[in-house]
Amino acid sequence: MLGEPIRDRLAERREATRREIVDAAWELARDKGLADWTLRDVARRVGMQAPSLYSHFASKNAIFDAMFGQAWLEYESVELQSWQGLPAAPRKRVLATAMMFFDFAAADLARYQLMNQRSVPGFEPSPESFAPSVRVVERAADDLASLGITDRGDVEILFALIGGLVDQQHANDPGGHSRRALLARAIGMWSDGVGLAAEES
Amino acid sequence: MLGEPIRDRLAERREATRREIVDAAWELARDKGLADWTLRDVARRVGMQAPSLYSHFASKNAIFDAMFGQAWLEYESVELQSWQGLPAAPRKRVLATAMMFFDFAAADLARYQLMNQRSVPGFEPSPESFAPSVRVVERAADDLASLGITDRGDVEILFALIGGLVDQQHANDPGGHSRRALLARAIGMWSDGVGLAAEES
DNA sequence: GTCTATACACCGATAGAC
DNA sequence: GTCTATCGGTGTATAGAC
Repeated sequence: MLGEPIRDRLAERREATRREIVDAAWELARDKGLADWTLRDVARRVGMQAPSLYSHFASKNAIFDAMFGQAWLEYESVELQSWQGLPAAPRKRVLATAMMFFDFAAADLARYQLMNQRSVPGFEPSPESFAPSVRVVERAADDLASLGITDRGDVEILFALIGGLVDQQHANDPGGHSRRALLARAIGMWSDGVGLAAEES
Repeated sequence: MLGEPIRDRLAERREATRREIVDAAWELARDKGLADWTLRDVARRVGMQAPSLYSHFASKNAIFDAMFGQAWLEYESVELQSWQGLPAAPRKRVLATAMMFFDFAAADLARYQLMNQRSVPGFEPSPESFAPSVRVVERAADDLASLGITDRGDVEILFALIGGLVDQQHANDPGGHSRRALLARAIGMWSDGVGLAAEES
Protein backbone atom coordinates (compact mmCIF):
# COMPACT_ATOMS: atom_id res chain seq x y z
CA MET A 1 0.00 0.00 0.00
CA LEU A 2 1.08 3.52 -0.65
CA GLY A 3 1.61 5.68 2.42
CA GLU A 4 0.15 9.15 2.78
CA PRO A 5 2.35 11.61 0.93
CA ILE A 6 4.00 14.22 3.14
CA ARG A 7 2.32 16.98 1.21
CA ASP A 8 -0.81 16.70 -0.82
CA ARG A 9 0.25 18.89 -3.69
CA LEU A 10 -3.14 18.56 -5.38
CA ALA A 11 -5.04 19.72 -2.34
CA GLU A 12 -2.58 22.56 -1.83
CA ARG A 13 -3.10 23.67 -5.40
CA ARG A 14 -6.87 23.48 -5.01
CA GLU A 15 -6.77 25.51 -1.84
CA ALA A 16 -4.53 28.12 -3.48
CA THR A 17 -7.01 28.49 -6.33
CA ARG A 18 -9.92 28.90 -3.92
CA ARG A 19 -7.91 31.55 -2.14
CA GLU A 20 -7.22 33.36 -5.43
CA ILE A 21 -10.93 33.41 -6.19
CA VAL A 22 -11.89 34.71 -2.75
CA ASP A 23 -9.19 37.38 -2.90
CA ALA A 24 -10.45 38.54 -6.29
CA ALA A 25 -13.99 38.69 -4.91
CA TRP A 26 -12.81 40.83 -1.97
CA GLU A 27 -11.08 43.27 -4.29
CA LEU A 28 -14.21 43.60 -6.38
CA ALA A 29 -16.41 43.94 -3.28
CA ARG A 30 -14.28 46.76 -1.94
CA ASP A 31 -14.14 48.38 -5.36
CA LYS A 32 -17.71 48.18 -6.59
CA GLY A 33 -19.77 47.29 -3.53
CA LEU A 34 -20.17 44.14 -1.48
CA ALA A 35 -22.44 42.34 -3.93
CA ASP A 36 -22.03 44.48 -7.05
CA TRP A 37 -19.80 42.07 -8.91
CA THR A 38 -20.47 39.09 -11.14
CA LEU A 39 -18.97 35.65 -11.46
CA ARG A 40 -17.70 36.75 -14.86
CA ASP A 41 -15.84 39.63 -13.15
CA VAL A 42 -14.16 37.25 -10.75
CA ALA A 43 -13.36 34.78 -13.51
CA ARG A 44 -11.73 37.44 -15.66
CA ARG A 45 -9.59 38.55 -12.73
CA VAL A 46 -8.25 35.06 -12.05
CA GLY A 47 -7.91 34.17 -15.73
CA MET A 48 -10.75 31.68 -16.04
CA GLN A 49 -14.06 31.37 -17.78
CA ALA A 50 -16.99 31.95 -15.45
CA PRO A 51 -18.34 28.37 -15.39
CA SER A 52 -14.93 27.09 -14.30
CA LEU A 53 -15.50 28.76 -10.94
CA TYR A 54 -18.07 26.06 -10.26
CA SER A 55 -15.23 23.55 -9.98
CA HIS A 56 -14.22 25.39 -6.80
CA PHE A 57 -17.43 26.90 -5.42
CA ALA A 58 -20.95 25.58 -5.71
CA SER A 59 -22.49 29.02 -6.16
CA LYS A 60 -21.94 32.73 -5.77
CA ASN A 61 -23.30 32.45 -2.25
CA ALA A 62 -20.66 29.82 -1.50
CA ILE A 63 -18.05 32.47 -2.30
CA PHE A 64 -19.78 34.86 0.08
CA ASP A 65 -19.74 32.11 2.67
CA ALA A 66 -15.98 31.68 2.33
CA MET A 67 -15.54 35.46 2.57
CA PHE A 68 -17.72 35.59 5.69
CA GLY A 69 -15.79 32.85 7.47
CA GLN A 70 -12.45 34.33 6.46
CA ALA A 71 -13.37 37.80 7.73
CA TRP A 72 -14.38 36.53 11.17
CA LEU A 73 -11.31 34.28 11.39
CA GLU A 74 -9.23 37.33 10.55
CA TYR A 75 -10.83 39.36 13.34
CA GLU A 76 -10.45 36.47 15.76
CA SER A 77 -6.77 36.39 14.90
CA VAL A 78 -6.38 40.14 15.51
CA GLU A 79 -8.17 39.68 18.81
CA LEU A 80 -6.10 36.73 20.03
CA GLN A 81 -2.93 38.52 19.02
CA SER A 82 -3.84 41.53 21.19
CA TRP A 83 -5.21 39.49 24.06
CA GLN A 84 -2.07 39.52 26.21
CA GLY A 85 -1.48 43.23 25.77
CA LEU A 86 -4.91 44.32 26.96
CA PRO A 87 -5.08 46.51 30.08
CA ALA A 88 -6.20 44.72 33.23
CA ALA A 89 -8.09 47.73 34.63
CA PRO A 90 -11.78 47.07 33.81
CA ARG A 91 -12.72 50.40 32.24
CA LYS A 92 -9.58 50.59 30.12
CA ARG A 93 -9.94 46.96 29.17
CA VAL A 94 -13.49 47.34 27.88
CA LEU A 95 -12.57 50.48 25.98
CA ALA A 96 -9.54 48.86 24.38
CA THR A 97 -11.57 45.84 23.29
CA ALA A 98 -14.31 48.04 21.89
CA MET A 99 -11.82 50.15 19.97
CA MET A 100 -10.19 47.06 18.55
CA PHE A 101 -13.52 45.96 17.12
CA PHE A 102 -14.42 49.47 16.02
CA ASP A 103 -11.17 49.94 14.12
CA PHE A 104 -11.52 46.60 12.40
CA ALA A 105 -15.15 47.28 11.47
CA ALA A 106 -14.57 50.85 10.33
CA ALA A 107 -11.59 49.97 8.16
CA ASP A 108 -13.57 48.10 5.51
CA LEU A 109 -17.21 48.84 4.68
CA ALA A 110 -17.79 45.80 2.48
CA ARG A 111 -16.30 43.49 5.08
CA TYR A 112 -18.41 45.02 7.84
CA GLN A 113 -21.59 44.73 5.78
CA LEU A 114 -20.90 41.07 5.17
CA MET A 115 -19.85 40.27 8.75
CA ASN A 116 -22.40 42.24 10.75
CA GLN A 117 -25.31 43.16 8.57
CA ARG A 118 -27.45 40.79 6.58
CA SER A 119 -26.97 42.80 3.43
CA VAL A 120 -26.57 40.18 0.72
CA PRO A 121 -30.07 39.13 -0.35
CA GLY A 122 -30.53 35.40 0.01
CA PHE A 123 -27.21 34.76 1.68
CA GLU A 124 -26.97 33.11 5.08
CA PRO A 125 -23.67 31.88 6.45
CA SER A 126 -23.19 28.15 6.91
CA PRO A 127 -22.68 26.82 10.45
CA GLU A 128 -18.97 26.30 9.78
CA SER A 129 -18.44 29.87 8.61
CA PHE A 130 -20.59 31.15 11.44
CA ALA A 131 -18.57 29.38 14.13
CA PRO A 132 -15.75 31.95 14.50
CA SER A 133 -18.21 34.79 15.00
CA VAL A 134 -19.92 32.80 17.76
CA ARG A 135 -16.57 32.22 19.44
CA VAL A 136 -15.74 35.94 19.30
CA VAL A 137 -19.03 36.92 20.91
CA GLU A 138 -18.70 34.25 23.61
CA ARG A 139 -15.13 35.29 24.38
CA ALA A 140 -16.25 38.91 24.76
CA ALA A 141 -19.10 37.91 27.06
CA ASP A 142 -16.74 35.76 29.16
CA ASP A 143 -14.24 38.57 29.48
CA LEU A 144 -16.94 41.01 30.55
CA ALA A 145 -18.19 38.45 33.07
CA SER A 146 -14.69 38.27 34.54
CA LEU A 147 -14.97 42.02 35.10
CA GLY A 148 -18.25 41.57 36.92
CA ILE A 149 -20.61 42.33 34.03
CA THR A 150 -22.94 39.36 34.18
CA ASP A 151 -26.22 40.93 33.07
CA ARG A 152 -26.84 39.95 29.48
CA GLY A 153 -28.77 43.17 28.92
CA ASP A 154 -25.78 45.31 29.85
CA VAL A 155 -23.65 43.35 27.40
CA GLU A 156 -26.14 43.86 24.61
CA ILE A 157 -26.37 47.57 25.28
CA LEU A 158 -22.59 47.71 24.93
CA PHE A 159 -22.70 45.80 21.65
CA ALA A 160 -25.48 48.04 20.38
CA LEU A 161 -23.46 51.11 21.24
CA ILE A 162 -20.40 49.92 19.36
CA GLY A 163 -22.39 48.69 16.36
CA GLY A 164 -24.39 51.90 16.20
CA LEU A 165 -21.27 54.03 16.14
CA VAL A 166 -19.68 51.87 13.45
CA ASP A 167 -22.81 52.33 11.35
CA GLN A 168 -22.60 56.07 11.85
CA GLN A 169 -18.94 56.09 10.95
CA HIS A 170 -19.63 54.38 7.64
CA ALA A 171 -22.75 56.40 6.88
CA ASN A 172 -21.55 59.89 7.76
CA ASP A 173 -17.77 59.81 7.54
CA PRO A 174 -16.82 56.82 5.38
CA GLY A 175 -13.15 56.00 5.50
CA GLY A 176 -12.62 58.31 8.49
CA HIS A 177 -12.48 57.69 12.20
CA SER A 178 -14.37 60.63 13.68
CA ARG A 179 -16.60 58.36 15.80
CA ARG A 180 -13.61 56.90 17.60
CA ALA A 181 -13.63 59.76 20.12
CA LEU A 182 -17.39 59.38 20.57
CA LEU A 183 -16.89 55.70 21.27
CA ALA A 184 -14.60 56.58 24.19
CA ARG A 185 -17.17 58.97 25.60
CA ALA A 186 -20.01 56.51 25.09
CA ILE A 187 -18.12 53.65 26.72
CA GLY A 188 -17.50 55.99 29.63
CA MET A 189 -21.25 56.54 30.06
CA TRP A 190 -21.86 52.81 29.83
CA SER A 191 -19.13 52.06 32.37
CA ASP A 192 -20.71 54.52 34.79
CA GLY A 193 -24.12 53.03 34.15
CA VAL A 194 -23.10 49.45 34.89
CA GLY A 195 -20.81 50.48 37.76
CA LEU A 196 -17.61 49.27 36.17
CA ALA A 197 -14.55 49.90 38.34
CA ALA A 198 -11.69 52.05 37.10
CA GLU A 199 -8.98 50.05 38.84
CA GLU A 200 -8.29 46.36 39.04
CA SER A 201 -9.75 44.92 42.24
CA MET B 1 -60.08 80.04 -22.65
CA LEU B 2 -60.89 77.05 -20.55
CA GLY B 3 -60.48 77.51 -16.80
CA GLU B 4 -58.60 75.06 -14.64
CA PRO B 5 -60.87 72.14 -13.77
CA ILE B 6 -61.64 71.80 -10.07
CA ARG B 7 -60.18 68.33 -10.05
CA ASP B 8 -57.64 66.95 -12.44
CA ARG B 9 -59.11 63.49 -12.83
CA LEU B 10 -56.25 62.36 -15.03
CA ALA B 11 -53.59 63.36 -12.55
CA GLU B 12 -55.60 61.76 -9.76
CA ARG B 13 -55.79 58.54 -11.73
CA ARG B 14 -52.05 58.62 -12.42
CA GLU B 15 -51.23 59.21 -8.79
CA ALA B 16 -53.54 56.38 -7.74
CA THR B 17 -51.76 54.01 -10.11
CA ARG B 18 -48.35 55.03 -8.79
CA ARG B 19 -49.66 54.38 -5.31
CA GLU B 20 -50.90 50.94 -6.33
CA ILE B 21 -47.49 50.08 -7.71
CA VAL B 22 -45.65 51.28 -4.62
CA ASP B 23 -48.06 49.42 -2.35
CA ALA B 24 -47.53 46.22 -4.31
CA ALA B 25 -43.77 46.70 -4.04
CA TRP B 26 -44.06 47.11 -0.26
CA GLU B 27 -46.05 43.92 0.07
CA LEU B 28 -43.46 42.02 -1.95
CA ALA B 29 -40.60 43.61 0.00
CA ARG B 30 -42.12 42.54 3.30
CA ASP B 31 -42.88 39.11 1.94
CA LYS B 32 -39.71 38.14 0.10
CA GLY B 33 -37.10 40.64 1.24
CA LEU B 34 -36.53 44.31 0.57
CA ALA B 35 -35.05 43.86 -2.89
CA ASP B 36 -35.98 40.26 -3.65
CA TRP B 37 -38.77 41.03 -6.07
CA THR B 38 -38.87 41.73 -9.77
CA LEU B 39 -40.70 44.24 -11.90
CA ARG B 40 -42.63 41.31 -13.34
CA ASP B 41 -43.78 40.42 -9.80
CA VAL B 42 -45.06 43.92 -9.22
CA ALA B 43 -46.70 44.05 -12.62
CA ARG B 44 -48.54 40.76 -12.05
CA ARG B 45 -49.82 42.03 -8.70
CA VAL B 46 -51.27 45.23 -10.17
CA GLY B 47 -52.53 43.49 -13.32
CA MET B 48 -50.09 44.95 -15.82
CA GLN B 49 -47.32 43.77 -18.04
CA ALA B 50 -43.89 44.57 -16.70
CA PRO B 51 -42.93 47.18 -19.30
CA SER B 52 -46.08 49.15 -18.51
CA LEU B 53 -44.54 50.06 -15.17
CA TYR B 54 -42.20 52.33 -17.10
CA SER B 55 -45.14 54.58 -17.87
CA HIS B 56 -45.19 55.40 -14.16
CA PHE B 57 -41.63 54.90 -12.92
CA ALA B 58 -38.39 55.39 -14.80
CA SER B 59 -36.69 52.37 -13.23
CA LYS B 60 -36.81 49.91 -10.36
CA ASN B 61 -34.68 52.32 -8.35
CA ALA B 62 -37.30 55.01 -8.93
CA ILE B 63 -39.79 52.72 -7.18
CA PHE B 64 -37.35 52.33 -4.30
CA ASP B 65 -37.03 56.10 -4.23
CA ALA B 66 -40.79 56.53 -3.91
CA MET B 67 -40.84 53.89 -1.15
CA PHE B 68 -38.01 55.64 0.68
CA GLY B 69 -39.72 59.02 0.61
CA GLN B 70 -43.07 57.54 1.60
CA ALA B 71 -41.59 55.68 4.57
CA TRP B 72 -39.95 58.80 6.00
CA LEU B 73 -43.07 60.89 5.37
CA GLU B 74 -45.01 58.24 7.21
CA TYR B 75 -42.69 58.40 10.19
CA GLU B 76 -42.75 62.17 10.14
CA SER B 77 -46.52 62.00 10.28
CA VAL B 78 -46.45 59.62 13.26
CA GLU B 79 -44.03 61.99 14.95
CA LEU B 80 -46.01 65.16 14.35
CA GLN B 81 -49.16 63.42 15.49
CA SER B 82 -47.55 62.51 18.83
CA TRP B 83 -45.75 65.80 19.25
CA GLN B 84 -48.32 67.46 21.51
CA GLY B 85 -48.68 64.46 23.76
CA LEU B 86 -44.97 64.12 24.57
CA PRO B 87 -43.96 64.52 28.22
CA ALA B 88 -42.31 67.85 29.07
CA ALA B 89 -39.93 66.34 31.63
CA PRO B 90 -36.60 65.98 29.80
CA ARG B 91 -35.74 62.37 30.64
CA LYS B 92 -39.24 61.11 29.96
CA ARG B 93 -39.41 63.17 26.79
CA VAL B 94 -36.22 61.72 25.32
CA LEU B 95 -37.27 58.20 26.22
CA ALA B 96 -40.70 58.64 24.69
CA THR B 97 -39.23 60.00 21.47
CA ALA B 98 -36.69 57.20 21.28
CA MET B 99 -39.35 54.58 21.83
CA MET B 100 -41.51 56.10 19.14
CA PHE B 101 -38.70 55.69 16.66
CA PHE B 102 -37.77 52.26 17.97
CA ASP B 103 -41.31 50.94 17.63
CA PHE B 104 -41.63 52.29 14.11
CA ALA B 105 -38.25 50.85 13.09
CA ALA B 106 -38.76 47.48 14.75
CA ALA B 107 -42.21 46.97 13.26
CA ASP B 108 -41.04 46.46 9.68
CA LEU B 109 -37.62 45.07 8.76
CA ALA B 110 -37.80 45.86 5.06
CA ARG B 111 -38.87 49.42 5.75
CA TYR B 112 -36.08 49.91 8.28
CA GLN B 113 -33.47 48.50 5.90
CA LEU B 114 -34.59 50.90 3.20
CA MET B 115 -34.88 53.94 5.50
CA ASN B 116 -31.80 53.54 7.65
CA GLN B 117 -29.38 51.18 6.02
CA ARG B 118 -27.94 51.46 2.56
CA SER B 119 -28.95 47.93 1.73
CA VAL B 120 -30.16 48.17 -1.86
CA PRO B 121 -27.10 47.93 -4.14
CA GLY B 122 -26.87 50.93 -6.42
CA PHE B 123 -29.79 52.81 -4.89
CA GLU B 124 -29.38 56.28 -3.46
CA PRO B 125 -32.38 58.39 -2.53
CA SER B 126 -33.06 61.53 -4.54
CA PRO B 127 -32.86 64.88 -2.74
CA GLU B 128 -36.66 65.17 -2.74
CA SER B 129 -37.15 61.76 -1.13
CA PHE B 130 -34.32 62.46 1.28
CA ALA B 131 -35.81 65.73 2.52
CA PRO B 132 -38.26 64.29 5.09
CA SER B 133 -35.50 62.28 6.77
CA VAL B 134 -33.41 65.43 7.08
CA ARG B 135 -36.34 67.24 8.65
CA VAL B 136 -36.88 64.45 11.17
CA VAL B 137 -33.25 64.49 12.26
CA GLU B 138 -33.19 68.27 12.52
CA ARG B 139 -36.40 68.31 14.52
CA ALA B 140 -34.94 65.75 16.94
CA ALA B 141 -31.75 67.78 17.31
CA ASP B 142 -33.73 70.96 17.93
CA ASP B 143 -35.87 69.29 20.55
CA LEU B 144 -32.81 67.93 22.33
CA ALA B 145 -31.24 71.40 22.20
CA SER B 146 -34.33 72.79 23.91
CA LEU B 147 -33.63 70.32 26.72
CA GLY B 148 -30.06 71.58 26.99
CA ILE B 149 -28.34 68.91 24.90
CA THR B 150 -26.31 71.04 22.53
CA ASP B 151 -23.24 68.85 22.04
CA ARG B 152 -23.51 67.18 18.67
CA GLY B 153 -21.50 64.23 19.95
CA ASP B 154 -24.02 63.51 22.68
CA VAL B 155 -26.79 63.54 20.10
CA GLU B 156 -24.95 61.11 17.88
CA ILE B 157 -24.27 58.76 20.75
CA LEU B 158 -28.01 58.75 21.42
CA PHE B 159 -28.80 58.01 17.78
CA ALA B 160 -26.17 55.25 17.71
CA LEU B 161 -27.71 53.69 20.80
CA ILE B 162 -31.19 53.61 19.34
CA GLY B 163 -30.02 52.39 15.94
CA GLY B 164 -27.84 49.72 17.47
CA LEU B 165 -30.71 48.34 19.52
CA VAL B 166 -33.03 48.33 16.52
CA ASP B 167 -30.41 46.34 14.61
CA GLN B 168 -30.18 43.88 17.48
CA GLN B 169 -33.94 43.59 17.65
CA HIS B 170 -34.16 42.64 13.98
CA ALA B 171 -31.12 40.37 14.06
CA ASN B 172 -31.78 38.43 17.26
CA ASP B 173 -35.50 38.67 17.88
CA PRO B 174 -37.17 39.57 14.59
CA GLY B 175 -40.77 40.55 14.96
CA GLY B 176 -40.43 40.84 18.73
CA HIS B 177 -39.79 43.76 21.04
CA SER B 178 -37.37 42.36 23.60
CA ARG B 179 -34.95 45.26 23.14
CA ARG B 180 -37.57 47.79 24.15
CA ALA B 181 -36.74 47.29 27.84
CA LEU B 182 -33.03 47.56 27.08
CA LEU B 183 -33.68 50.83 25.29
CA ALA B 184 -35.18 52.28 28.47
CA ARG B 185 -32.16 51.19 30.50
CA ALA B 186 -29.72 52.47 27.87
CA ILE B 187 -31.44 55.84 27.60
CA GLY B 188 -31.21 56.06 31.37
CA MET B 189 -27.45 55.60 31.21
CA TRP B 190 -27.19 58.20 28.48
CA SER B 191 -29.34 60.67 30.41
CA ASP B 192 -27.07 60.27 33.42
CA GLY B 193 -24.02 60.68 31.22
CA VAL B 194 -25.15 63.93 29.65
CA GLY B 195 -26.65 65.26 32.89
CA LEU B 196 -30.22 65.38 31.66
CA ALA B 197 -32.65 66.60 34.32
CA ALA B 198 -35.52 64.42 35.46
CA GLU B 199 -37.95 67.27 36.02
CA GLU B 200 -38.88 70.25 33.89
CA SER B 201 -36.82 73.29 34.90
C1' DG C 1 -51.41 58.51 -23.11
C1' DT C 2 -51.46 53.88 -21.65
C1' DC C 3 -50.63 49.28 -22.43
C1' DT C 4 -49.03 45.03 -25.24
C1' DA C 5 -45.61 42.62 -27.65
C1' DT C 6 -41.17 41.83 -28.38
C1' DA C 7 -36.40 42.19 -27.83
C1' DC C 8 -31.75 43.12 -25.78
C1' DA C 9 -27.76 42.47 -22.83
C1' DC C 10 -26.57 40.48 -18.86
C1' DC C 11 -26.97 37.49 -14.81
C1' DG C 12 -26.21 32.81 -12.13
C1' DA C 13 -26.15 28.25 -13.25
C1' DT C 14 -25.81 23.66 -15.90
C1' DA C 15 -24.41 20.02 -19.57
C1' DG C 16 -21.08 17.81 -21.89
C1' DA C 17 -16.69 17.58 -24.80
C1' DC C 18 -11.78 17.29 -24.10
C1' DG D 1 -10.29 20.99 -14.15
C1' DT D 2 -11.29 23.95 -17.75
C1' DC D 3 -13.54 24.86 -21.79
C1' DT D 4 -17.76 26.03 -25.12
C1' DA D 5 -22.51 26.28 -25.57
C1' DT D 6 -26.65 27.19 -23.64
C1' DC D 7 -30.52 27.68 -20.29
C1' DG D 8 -34.18 30.43 -17.84
C1' DG D 9 -34.70 34.76 -15.64
C1' DT D 10 -33.65 39.72 -14.79
C1' DG D 11 -33.77 44.93 -15.48
C1' DT D 12 -34.43 47.68 -19.17
C1' DA D 13 -35.81 49.57 -23.69
C1' DT D 14 -38.71 50.57 -27.65
C1' DA D 15 -42.10 50.03 -31.46
C1' DG D 16 -46.67 50.10 -32.25
C1' DA D 17 -51.73 48.89 -31.21
C1' DC D 18 -55.81 51.14 -29.26
